[in-house]
Amino acid sequence: MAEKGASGLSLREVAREMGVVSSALYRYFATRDDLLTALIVDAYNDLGEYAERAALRVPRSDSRRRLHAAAAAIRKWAKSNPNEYALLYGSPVPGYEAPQFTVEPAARVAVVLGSIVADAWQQSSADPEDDDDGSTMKGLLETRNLDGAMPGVPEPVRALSLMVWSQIFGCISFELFGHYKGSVRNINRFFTIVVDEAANLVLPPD
Amino acid sequence: MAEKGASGLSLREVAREMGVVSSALYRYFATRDDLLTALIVDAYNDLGEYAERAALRVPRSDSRRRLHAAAAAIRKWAKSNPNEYALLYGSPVPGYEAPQFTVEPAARVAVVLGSIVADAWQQSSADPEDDDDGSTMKGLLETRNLDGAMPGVPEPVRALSLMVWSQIFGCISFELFGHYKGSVRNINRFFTIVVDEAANLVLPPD
DNA sequence: TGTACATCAGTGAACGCGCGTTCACTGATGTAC
DNA sequence: TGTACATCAGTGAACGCGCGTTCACTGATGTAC
Repeated sequence: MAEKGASGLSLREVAREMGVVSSALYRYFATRDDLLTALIVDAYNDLGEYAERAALRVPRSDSRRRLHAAAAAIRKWAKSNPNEYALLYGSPVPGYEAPQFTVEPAARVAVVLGSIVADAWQQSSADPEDDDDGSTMKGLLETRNLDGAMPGVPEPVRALSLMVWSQIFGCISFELFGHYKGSVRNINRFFTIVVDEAANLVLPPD
Repeated sequence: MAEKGASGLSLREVAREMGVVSSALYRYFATRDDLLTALIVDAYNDLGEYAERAALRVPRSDSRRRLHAAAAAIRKWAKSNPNEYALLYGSPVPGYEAPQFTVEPAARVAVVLGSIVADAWQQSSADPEDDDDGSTMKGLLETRNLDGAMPGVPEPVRALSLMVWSQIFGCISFELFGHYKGSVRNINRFFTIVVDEAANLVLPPD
């Protein structure tokens, strides 16, 4: 049962892409929303795994290059799976609310970025609590989440990681959804600079 | 003819919200896409004006507070008009391609941010060309656009303005589309910090 | 001041379409004896 | 080795619904004489 390749967010279109009649899907999914959930979980995992692999290809010591590799991989995935990307990061589907168990696969790609940042701070002698605004970052986050993924990483750094995460995805969304059209000429370099500034924000000074 | 308040991106729903039968809209719009275009232009102008007003309420000399005011206004508008926001900044509507003349209203809100940044540099004695990576920002942008809106502002600053623009909207989109759920606890403060970091990036040092 | 006519905003029925969902079915594959 | 039956993936027709769009129409408002 290959869910791959489908993406029209209409049950009938998914069936069509799988070369199957629409009612056949009801053997596997009770309802359209269940199908949607499966597609979403699948896409999150696909993206997450893709980013993980990209990060692993760069030595752990070079955090900045790792961050660039992961970000570039996310962007590449987004551009080759624009429908999936829009499903995950575009407008929410009107009637649909994602069930709780989609949270973990959704976090996967954020965890990749977070781990890179966490690694960097662990290797560094700098103390993130000393940061300019380290003190203002208390109580900013939910305590439970990301805690398992970034153990022992102080809250300011985790908060900054979330900012980097949304910066990268904000940039990719704007590119994919056409908002840079007419203003940015060299998007590749633009994106690289965005990631680099993000890295400046979030990596420890050396 | 009040277009206000409508937003279901279905012609029939727009008609319904206006208390009118669906075919009545064909007296004003030849096609559904024309209606969509009108709604989009309207929403862009509404948001743009709202941000402009917010910026004007803060003295021009205090660029950082101005940036915060504009960003907060954008976020507030987004939260009180979530459907309009998704229409403008969410997934593109499948069959629809926005006509050329939507570009100007679309740019309006970016111009607000850009002008604040431009003002700041004009008042400062610092030279943006001296910046760390000022040299790497050549040829990054389209030359025509934003030029009228930010006259005499060097390219590195204009490029940074675009990054701030997409950072702010990236953060708002993540909030509205539910991606911070379970990780960010105090979104108001989180957003403020994001804007402040963006300001650090884009405003001249004093 | 009153009648005749044009304008024009909005109505309501109808169309063909794609959607999600149901249901009785077909036909291939696997298991029991 | 061969027949009988259960399992189960997928079919195809049908449903009610909301959509975009059309078309002939109604009825109020404004203008001409």
